[in-house]
Amino acid sequence: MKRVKKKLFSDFIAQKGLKSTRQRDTILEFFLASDRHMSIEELYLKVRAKHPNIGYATVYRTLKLFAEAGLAREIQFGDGQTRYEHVNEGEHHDHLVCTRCGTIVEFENPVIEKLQDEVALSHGFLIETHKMELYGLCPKCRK
Amino acid sequence: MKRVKKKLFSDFIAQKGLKSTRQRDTILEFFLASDRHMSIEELYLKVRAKHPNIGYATVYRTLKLFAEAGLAREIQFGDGQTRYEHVNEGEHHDHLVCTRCGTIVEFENPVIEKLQDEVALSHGFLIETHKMELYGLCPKCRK
DNA sequence: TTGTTTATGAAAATCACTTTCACTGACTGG
DNA sequence: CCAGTCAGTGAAAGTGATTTTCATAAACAA
Repeated sequence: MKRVKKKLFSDFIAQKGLKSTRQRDTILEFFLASDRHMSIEELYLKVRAKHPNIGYATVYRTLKLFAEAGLAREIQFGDGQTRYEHVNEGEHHDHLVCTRCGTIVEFENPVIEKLQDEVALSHGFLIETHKMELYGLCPKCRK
Repeated sequence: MKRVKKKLFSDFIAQKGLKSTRQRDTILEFFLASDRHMSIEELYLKVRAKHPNIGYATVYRTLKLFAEAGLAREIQFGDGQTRYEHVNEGEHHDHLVCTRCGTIVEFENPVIEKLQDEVALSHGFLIETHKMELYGLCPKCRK
């Protein structure tokens, strides 16, 4: 899986006429090894722990690049932090977010997706993407 | 409808021991007369056109108050602007957002809501709220 | 290896709020 | 009705999270 993503990124870099740099490789490494929902800050801190010379701006710019390359996606959970999640070929999922502890659980539901398409169509919209988040208490926090 | 909302707000004000001011009345007036999805900036500009002496901070604080009073709700469409929409008694709806022109259409779908609850339950979550936005092209922009 | 062009890091600038603070203006008790 | 009290207001300063700038460094082509 990591191999595939790395290939995807180096192809993107090449095809765009960009340069392959040590920093980008490092950041990709850390991104691939990370949780599925990292804020820029979180990834930056992880990277900096091993590579104190890599700056925040570079992490920020590189994450944007990952999104452009199609191996990451920006998400907002309304807490004022932009997060990036991993994108896997043809996969889409939504989120359950615990309002107390911040735990994020992913889920997929084809039936809902289908209904979404129907709703959109009935309003004449052609859907490109969607976002669905359910906020509440996770099992632990319910106690 | 406006009468009801105004009553709601004045009751809230009274019950909280807050004060009724000319500014709050003015801002409520403009909010009630507005589109259903206004950013603070947009409402501020509309208000300022008629009342140049009302400041941004007051609009900002008053909108928060409307949310607390239950007649407005904060929404985020990921464009970095906080918007406020009107809240009507017992109503919940989701949004279709045009990625080209920004048009926002509201919709309700009880079947999806039910499925959301089921999904949440199957993960042990107790849902408080949810957010669902479908992004794509509106009928006009499809042409 | 050099030249050209993109990338990087540190710092400054933005953006969209949020808070502060000195001054106003609502309401309350007389 | 009138002063005192305390919440409300506006302008400006402060915040937090990016986002951009700019001088320097590092790729990669020739």
